[in-house]
Amino acid sequence: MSASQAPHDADALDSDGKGAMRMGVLPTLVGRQLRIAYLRTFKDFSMEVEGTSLSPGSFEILELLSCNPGLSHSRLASAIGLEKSSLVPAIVRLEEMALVKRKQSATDKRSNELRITPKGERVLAQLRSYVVQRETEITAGMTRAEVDTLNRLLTRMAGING
Amino acid sequence: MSASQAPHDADALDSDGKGAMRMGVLPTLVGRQLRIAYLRTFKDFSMEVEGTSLSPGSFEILELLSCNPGLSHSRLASAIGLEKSSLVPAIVRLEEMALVKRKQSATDKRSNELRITPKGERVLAQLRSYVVQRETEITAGMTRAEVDTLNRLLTRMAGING
DNA sequence: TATTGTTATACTCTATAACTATA
DNA sequence: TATAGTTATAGAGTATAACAATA
Repeated sequence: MSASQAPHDADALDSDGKGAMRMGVLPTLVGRQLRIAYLRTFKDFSMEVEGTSLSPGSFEILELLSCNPGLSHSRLASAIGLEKSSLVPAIVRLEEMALVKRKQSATDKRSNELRITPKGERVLAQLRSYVVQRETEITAGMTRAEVDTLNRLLTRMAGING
Repeated sequence: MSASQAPHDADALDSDGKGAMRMGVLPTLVGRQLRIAYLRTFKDFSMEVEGTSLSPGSFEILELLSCNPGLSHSRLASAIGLEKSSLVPAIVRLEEMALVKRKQSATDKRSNELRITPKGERVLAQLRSYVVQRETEITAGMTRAEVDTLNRLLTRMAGING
């Protein structure tokens, strides 16, 4: 049984524009469903902390620094999959908020060791609760097995571990 | 069996930065796997046609216009989930490429009827083949049943049909 | 020579607000 | 008053290229 070779949609567009929309092949395309799911899920998902809002990307940075204290700028960038230059604005902002601090490496003076601060850890705990809540929302109506399947297939699709 | 309560990753980060990266809760988060899958899948996916490149969004516009001739600017925008103003640059570009044409509605002079041109249909056919190829790539290693499951869960997650 | 972090710059995508013509 | 399309503008996110300091 295919995802949908037959149209999902019912009626043609009326000339006055009030009919249902024909979607063509679009609903059959996994890539397109992925794109829409991503855009709808992350639209308007900013987490309010300390009077400003932090993005999913900042959450990821804080989580990685919490698990990997002393991580260098370069290694953090490659872990997240960004160019090193693209990470700078986010790091600068987190340092301004006193959630992260930079310290020149003793063994390689070119390199900075990035560490999350105690305040950063407190904020991270709060962000985790937002993230868990969002997880609950976006998987509403799915069984635990379905969530695991979805996670596994997305992981494979992105080649995250391969 | 959970997606991963135990860490996916093996070793701590060495002080010299050569160890494996600890990922914390990140690999367990469906939202995060979705984000990464989307970003990796669509990064560098531009389709070369007529000497320029067209985005997945432009493919979607052409597909919808092919299925719904005479669609208005506003209805197209809401079908795609964008603000009407956000659609303008894409439409202008498609019209410059002679893939789409606009015609003032006879019944409501404020409104434009958008139609794909014969050239647009030819380009659309080419885009479809690119898209199908990309579908094959991103679902490589999945069974047909897995692809269908993934599509169904993504669709439910985005609330696309609900 | 190569690498680390940084800056300058630009591009893509999208949003808000204001405008015009029309309803 | 309200709506359709457009314009101007701005913001987020990311990339490339070039630079200084260091390896």
